[in-house]
Amino acid sequence: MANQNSTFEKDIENTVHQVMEGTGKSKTVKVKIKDIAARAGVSTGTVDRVIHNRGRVSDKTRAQVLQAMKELQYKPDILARTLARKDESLIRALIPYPYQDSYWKIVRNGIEKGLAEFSPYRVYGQINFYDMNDSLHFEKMGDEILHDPPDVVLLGSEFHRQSIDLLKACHQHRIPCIVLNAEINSVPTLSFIGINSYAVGELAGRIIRQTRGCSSVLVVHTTTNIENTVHLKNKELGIRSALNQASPDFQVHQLSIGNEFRKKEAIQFIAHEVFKHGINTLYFSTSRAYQYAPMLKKRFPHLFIIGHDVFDQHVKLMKNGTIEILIDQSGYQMGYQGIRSWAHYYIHDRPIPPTQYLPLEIIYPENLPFFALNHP
Amino acid sequence: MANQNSTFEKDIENTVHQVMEGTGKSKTVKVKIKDIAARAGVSTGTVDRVIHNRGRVSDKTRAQVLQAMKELQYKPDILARTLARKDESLIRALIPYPYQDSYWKIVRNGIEKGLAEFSPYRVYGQINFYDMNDSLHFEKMGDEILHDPPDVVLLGSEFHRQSIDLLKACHQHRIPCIVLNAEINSVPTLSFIGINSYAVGELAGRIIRQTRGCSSVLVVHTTTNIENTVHLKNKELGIRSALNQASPDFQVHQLSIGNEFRKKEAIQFIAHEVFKHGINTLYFSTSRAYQYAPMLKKRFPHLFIIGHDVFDQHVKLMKNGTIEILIDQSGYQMGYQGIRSWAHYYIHDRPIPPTQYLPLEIIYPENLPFFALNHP
DNA sequence: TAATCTTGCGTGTGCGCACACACCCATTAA
DNA sequence: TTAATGGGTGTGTGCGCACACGCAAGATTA
Repeated sequence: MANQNSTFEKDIENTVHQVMEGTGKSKTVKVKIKDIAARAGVSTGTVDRVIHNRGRVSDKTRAQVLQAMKELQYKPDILARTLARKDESLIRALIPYPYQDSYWKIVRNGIEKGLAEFSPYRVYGQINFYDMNDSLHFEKMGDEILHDPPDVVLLGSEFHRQSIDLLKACHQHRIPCIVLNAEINSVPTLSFIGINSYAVGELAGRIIRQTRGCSSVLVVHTTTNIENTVHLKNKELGIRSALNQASPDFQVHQLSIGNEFRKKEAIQFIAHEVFKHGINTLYFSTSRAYQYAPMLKKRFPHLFIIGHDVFDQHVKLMKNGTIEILIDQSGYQMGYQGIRSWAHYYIHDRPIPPTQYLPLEIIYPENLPFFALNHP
Repeated sequence: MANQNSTFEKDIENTVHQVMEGTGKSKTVKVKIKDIAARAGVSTGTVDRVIHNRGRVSDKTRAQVLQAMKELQYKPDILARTLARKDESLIRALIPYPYQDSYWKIVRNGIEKGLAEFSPYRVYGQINFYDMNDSLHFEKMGDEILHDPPDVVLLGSEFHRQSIDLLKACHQHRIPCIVLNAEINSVPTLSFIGINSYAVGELAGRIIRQTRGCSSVLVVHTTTNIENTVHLKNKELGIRSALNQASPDFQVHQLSIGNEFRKKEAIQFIAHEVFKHGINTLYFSTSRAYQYAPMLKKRFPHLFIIGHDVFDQHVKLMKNGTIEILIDQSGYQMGYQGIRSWAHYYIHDRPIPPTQYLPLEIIYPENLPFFALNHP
């Protein structure tokens, strides 16, 4: 019956112990402010002052109240607290236009979901969009936020340099910022939420290594200025590290497709590279595989294509065999978690971790249907 | 700037529309019961009667109230509602002893997390455990639950036949049941939450196909009675379907290791099969790869080992290269979602979907660290 | 016709907390 | 001495809702 591996013996004991404890119902008696007041020999108003650090309380009284709270293990009733409180918290999010990139559409859904979930808790939000092909527009929207500052900014970062500028400005104005998508370490921020882009590259590399034997890989970035899109560059570094170091059998090439090209031109560029280097594996570092994969696969049926993120177009292309593997970057989770982090801070005083890496999900046709169910 | 694929034109318009709408804050004016009462020309007590279908209200008055609610788009304040309500909801979970299987330890964590999250909402729970190697003990614990029935039962199913019996009894006693882990269709239940076991098999098959070229696979079940553990049998069927149909290059063998064997004996059995059939790929259908993988890998270094679920032991074995791939079955999510489903039904009257398939996560060393962060 | 019961509805209280206000007492300044 | 300060504390109200109670009619029975 019991696990025979003696290494886990201690583990077993612990668990059994918890089992016995856990047999009781997980419900506990409510300790109210009144109880604390009585115990400390003061009024509820004084307890309130201690809890919220407002008004003046003598050191002696404060100590008594604190002691009573500790002894009775006081846990505030969040529902009652929220019902009674009069202030509120405003979040302003700044992300690219959802229609410019399906990825950001998903992120936005996550944000909306979070806002809906926490609005009963007096956490409200407003989502602003910027043109991800126009850094000036980003700067303009940033200024707008600075002129009507919220309690926290949720920044969906794409332009590296400009994002840093905005974060600096926020820092000066004492507006806390949560950064989504692309990690920025040169400016102090409240939190970063997103994937580890270098690790994504490594993961893609691992998959290619395991599934393709030797191969020649083309990394396609769909961005005008790859040097100002650091998270994409990192993915490339990751994939290079995973493949080059593994064996000389693997070759990695790179191509950036700026916005100045039309779709047809872009495909021509890619096709040219494929032909020139004998590419047999295509990795799109952004979520835009769906724009190029169909035509390329038709022209080069042997291509093994890896894309990012699960949404309608990619689901279709995976089902019909155009795309072999998708690596989802948890965009929905990213948006949701951004709101949630702040909300929990506001509601429960829960500290926000400075870095919140999200999972990297590998999607094949077989686990696709179960995955997609997760972000409606 | 805009997506040039005309197929998505409509999509774009919609999104832009939402963008403009979304510019406003996501906060709305609160409609209270008082407002409805005033509008319908009745008292708040009557509105209450209509909302909760209690007491008596004349058809005419009821219609007026309903109309007012509709016109004002009344949304109850969940916080105030929960604060004021006097009843509560009790969940009883019945799952295997956590120390018998790390998987169930994770599931239990998810349950505990759910209970902690929803206890402010007057949803309470009690977790009971059964011996997963002793179906009589399961029956005994089932009886205990029937003698002190909760509002809902959360059943972590392992013994197929005995689970059906318990569900039938619950059905007769009008106790709703949420089934975790192994899908059971022959008895009406409130909901099933878990993975699609056949799909897991197919997924494992796909991965083997793509990563191994031709190979000889051994499916190892760690259960005494494989015929009474239908979800494991289904995994095997899935993997057979994926591999046999694909090409004659793949061979699938099977081995069940009952509890009557000691660990050393069991490893002897597996080793014998490996030797006999020239096995080069090992797939463990349960979460017990960690018990056998280390010794087997030492003896047969060429073995490609696939296991299930992420927890301490497996993390270690993946990091040191003993296990190549893990497929996580979202056990934490399963437990959490079980509590959450019922809680949301109790709190928001949200209907519970009859089938809730969970995602299948493919874990390599590269995405392992980001995954593990998700269930503390 | 009075005594009950039924139907339909209004009123009041409290859930646990935040927050505004009023108050008292000891200093200090005028 | 009085007035003005300010530190320290208690009281009251309301957040939005559920639920118990109570009250007035009409319907039914004795």
